[in-house]
Amino acid sequence: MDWMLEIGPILPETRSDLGSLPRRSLPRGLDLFAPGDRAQGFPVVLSGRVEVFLTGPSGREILLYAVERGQSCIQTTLGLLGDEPYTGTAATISEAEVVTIPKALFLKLMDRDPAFRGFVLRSFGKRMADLTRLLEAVAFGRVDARLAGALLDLAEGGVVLATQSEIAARIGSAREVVSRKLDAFVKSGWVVTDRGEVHLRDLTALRRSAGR
Amino acid sequence: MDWMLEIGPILPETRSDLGSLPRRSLPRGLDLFAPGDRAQGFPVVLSGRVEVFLTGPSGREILLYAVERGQSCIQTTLGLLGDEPYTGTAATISEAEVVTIPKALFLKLMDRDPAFRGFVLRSFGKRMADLTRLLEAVAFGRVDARLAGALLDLAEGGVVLATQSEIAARIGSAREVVSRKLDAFVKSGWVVTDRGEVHLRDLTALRRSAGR
DNA sequence: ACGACCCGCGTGACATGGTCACAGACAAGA
DNA sequence: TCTTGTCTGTGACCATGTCACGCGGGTCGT
Repeated sequence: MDWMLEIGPILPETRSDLGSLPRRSLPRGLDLFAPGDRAQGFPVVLSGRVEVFLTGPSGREILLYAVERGQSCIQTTLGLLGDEPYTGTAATISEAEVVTIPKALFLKLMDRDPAFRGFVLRSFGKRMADLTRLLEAVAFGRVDARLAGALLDLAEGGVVLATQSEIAARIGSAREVVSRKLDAFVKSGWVVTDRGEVHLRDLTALRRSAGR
Repeated sequence: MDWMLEIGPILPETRSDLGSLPRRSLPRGLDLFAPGDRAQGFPVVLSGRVEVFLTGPSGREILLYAVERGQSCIQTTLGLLGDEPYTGTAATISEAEVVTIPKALFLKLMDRDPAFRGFVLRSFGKRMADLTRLLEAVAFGRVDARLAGALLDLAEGGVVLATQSEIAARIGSAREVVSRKLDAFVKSGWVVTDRGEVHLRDLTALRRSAGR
């Protein structure tokens, strides 16, 4: 269970530096960062899942991306390097363990360890690609597709445990719209709904609607 | 006229490596990259302006960001580090000079020169922040605000020289919508329009509409 | 058990924005 | 002048977001 393997073939010094950092255990549902916060370091998720949301003036939200084992919440790091303020909200959606690499150590590792550098750059690249894909879906795609995709992503054993509000936040839409689209999915026989849950009945149709 | 100053206090070796690279002069209106292209190197714009657009399936476009003197088209670089394919279209909108740092040299400089690393990371950070802002505007904002912002950005001496189609592409909307919104702006006395040009008459109102 | 309350959900009415179809106005050439 | 292509305006329709409201099922205190 060595999370550092996710980084790559790091130097022994890097390994020992990282090994001495404290691991923080976080409960589910904790807000890690709020808009305007200043990053104190470079956070890496060891276990569990952290989701980063963008919130609009009207209160509507949209999921930017999720951070899982061995990944870093890159956005937080923008504040370490430039002076971009933090614009999203990060929250644990399961119990999670996190290590925060302090700014000084982060910069030292960036100087010293090519594998660590590669890890950071790959993280940046992955997030940039995620954001671009999301932008494309929001700017040019239909709600149907995003909804179907979210259902597929959220399903565990063919069942999604989430309220319509939660689903709406995830896809950047409004609860009422989710209600109507879900109703259409039900009428098509693709899903069955109940209070707080959606049972998927036609994965093929959902995948087609999601465009994958 | 030393573009390397924009990078920061780079090492003498870096300076000489970069100085020996050929500068390419590009005419206005050239497509530098198309979706699916593989990046051959890390491009830096020395003069002029390069704009990166995202194109949707329906043909609608949206401006992701612009690259100007001393900045890098970071997105192209994702392909250098990970294996993300290129998703946007980059085009020169003025005459431009560009230097492309070959992959091997790029990696060498990343290893060797802290100032160069800082430059690359800041570029990433800036683009991430740009993309996040854009996503917020598209997901939660109104077309009015994006249109007003685009007019302010495009204006030179109080006049915007662009067709409605071009403006629409810039803000990720449709030409017809731009036509109607511009009409509303005219009726409000904020602008005066003519074929291919928009004359700004009330900057205060436009700034307020743009939210800045 | 009863009632007050919150929460998740459904729904109608309306405003905004994207799509389609089409027509008129203007500019550059043959 | 005539032709052709580009830019623009507009009506109709659909998709989506917003607002307002009601319904029903839980929970909690009395």
